[in-house]
Amino acid sequence: MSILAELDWRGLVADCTDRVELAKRTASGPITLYCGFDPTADSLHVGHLVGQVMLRRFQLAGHHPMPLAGGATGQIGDPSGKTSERQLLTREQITHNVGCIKRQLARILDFESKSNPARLVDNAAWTAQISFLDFLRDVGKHFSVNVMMQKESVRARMEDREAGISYTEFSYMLLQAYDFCHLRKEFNCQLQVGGSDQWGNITAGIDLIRKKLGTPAYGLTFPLLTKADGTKFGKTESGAVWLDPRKTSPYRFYQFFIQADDGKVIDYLKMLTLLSREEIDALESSHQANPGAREAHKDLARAATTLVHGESVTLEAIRASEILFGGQLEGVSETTFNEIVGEVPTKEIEQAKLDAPGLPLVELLLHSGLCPSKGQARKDIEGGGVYVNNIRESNFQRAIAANDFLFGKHLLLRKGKKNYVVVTVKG
RNA sequence: GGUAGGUUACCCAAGUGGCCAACGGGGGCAGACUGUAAAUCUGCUGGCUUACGCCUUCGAUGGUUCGAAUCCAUCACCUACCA
Repeated sequence: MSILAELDWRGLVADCTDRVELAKRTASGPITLYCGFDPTADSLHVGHLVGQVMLRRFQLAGHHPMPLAGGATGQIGDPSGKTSERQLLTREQITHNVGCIKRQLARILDFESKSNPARLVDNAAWTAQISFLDFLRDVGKHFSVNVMMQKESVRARMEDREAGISYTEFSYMLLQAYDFCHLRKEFNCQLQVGGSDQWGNITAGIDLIRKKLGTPAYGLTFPLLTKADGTKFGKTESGAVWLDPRKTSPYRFYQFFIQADDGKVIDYLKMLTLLSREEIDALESSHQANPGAREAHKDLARAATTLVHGESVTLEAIRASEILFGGQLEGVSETTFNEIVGEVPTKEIEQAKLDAPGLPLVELLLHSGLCPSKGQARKDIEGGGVYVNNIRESNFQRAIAANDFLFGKHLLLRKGKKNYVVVTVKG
């Protein structure tokens, strides 16, 4: 199966320039392609995973992938898909963020390959020192404002009189177009891939390449991941699902996929994992035959977590999940229990607080972060949503004392069906 | 610059002197049913309080009043029409 045919099957082609030519080009030999990631935060999140894995797919097919960190573009802010002007990040933040995401971009792909190693680039390298006048003369001259205003990202903001768009963000597409042009010239990079919101920026680059270099270049976009209700993928109430284990623990990351909607599991498997068509087809059948077994969910979560966090960490997350959701908590051994400590969110508490009357459960819920306020904690308890060591506790005046702790040091707090926190006694 | 209208809790949106912590919808959280899914039904959704209440909130600041989200003044921002 050709790379393009595979992408089609996976539902990863939202739009594509000159499909026929691109098919010929990819079939005739290795092509160099890039995908950009702007340092808008100190970590990438699951939404960025599609692009990263996309590069990996091309690499596995023998092509040359280049992940790009947007050290320059990140200073401007991409208006694509944004309904309002964004706050500029400080230079310190950008520098910090670029450092963080570069480490993440250095995963998943193979940088050691003899034949087609991945190469990490940063657009600050070629953009930072160019002067404003040079940029206007060399790049800006090739763009018609009339055309720029037709682009969805700009038009949407121009039509929204309340939001508007600054000159800074308006200029974003020129920078990205310049990147593509530069990479085309320096690395013979002929293809840019990105989310469907990047279409306008990508075609701007292709136009610039044609005008300045007189050579062809291609663009390919993939659909943005969505949830079943059409809202953004990877955003939970408590925030994004990050790739950085310090921001989203591997256990939570794994759980995020386990809890995916039935109707989306197969889509996610296709778009986010490197599982083969045969494997995914088999999972689709077993999922349809017996959705309650959630085989597809488990393989999805396992594959995605392994991709990001590695095999051994993933196995720990799976083990912790089995303990918490496998009904194995009755008479659990200390060794087994220790497997979930640190996997699920874990909070420490001082021994002294457990003296005498004990610590009100309400305060412990607040301390653990399970409840946002004491009043809410009380309501949750009264509503039957709180469990101490997996036993429902409906008395909101309940105090927690030292003898509530398993093995003398751990307490398992639970709110609702799937929110666990381990409280551990300190010293 | 002129005139008119607007600014309410996470979002939308009622409320135009006391019955307002503020209708309704969405979202979120919890319960029931399930499969750690979806749909559905129920409850909760400013903070503190072992509930009698107390405190903070309706763009900002002052004022009128026994009493203001509601009236007045000034300021800020937004929208529309006019210049």
